[in-house]
Amino acid sequence: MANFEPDINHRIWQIVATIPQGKVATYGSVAEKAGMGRAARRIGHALRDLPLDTRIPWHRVVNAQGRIALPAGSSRHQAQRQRLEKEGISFGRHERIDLKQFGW
DNA sequence: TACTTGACAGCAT
DNA sequence: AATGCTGCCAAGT
Repeated sequence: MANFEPDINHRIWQIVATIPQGKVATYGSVAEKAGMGRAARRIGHALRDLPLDTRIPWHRVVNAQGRIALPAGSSRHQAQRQRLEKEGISFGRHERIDLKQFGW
């Protein structure tokens, strides 16, 4: 059968929704938990497809280097950073989050 | 239809 | 530490 993405997106969103407040997960770990192996790239697409008013905590997903993947300066980037800091997550040198401390 | 790009990651050099 | 290559998958050109 043909893989319909809406199902995949749902699976991904469900995983993202389980990330505890004050913690962050990486694209790779979300992909793995979703049973998608190394398809980290697919995660980005799923998050991109989220509606603006979603309650899914998409901001808790960062790249493997602990940095926000969105283009610096974009409104989404700023929104993500603001929400993370509001949850107690701090950014260190070079806008990086310490995954040893805040990683899920 | 083929090639490129993109909210990425892991390994080799 | 920095680059390059490969895996993965959808969407744009």
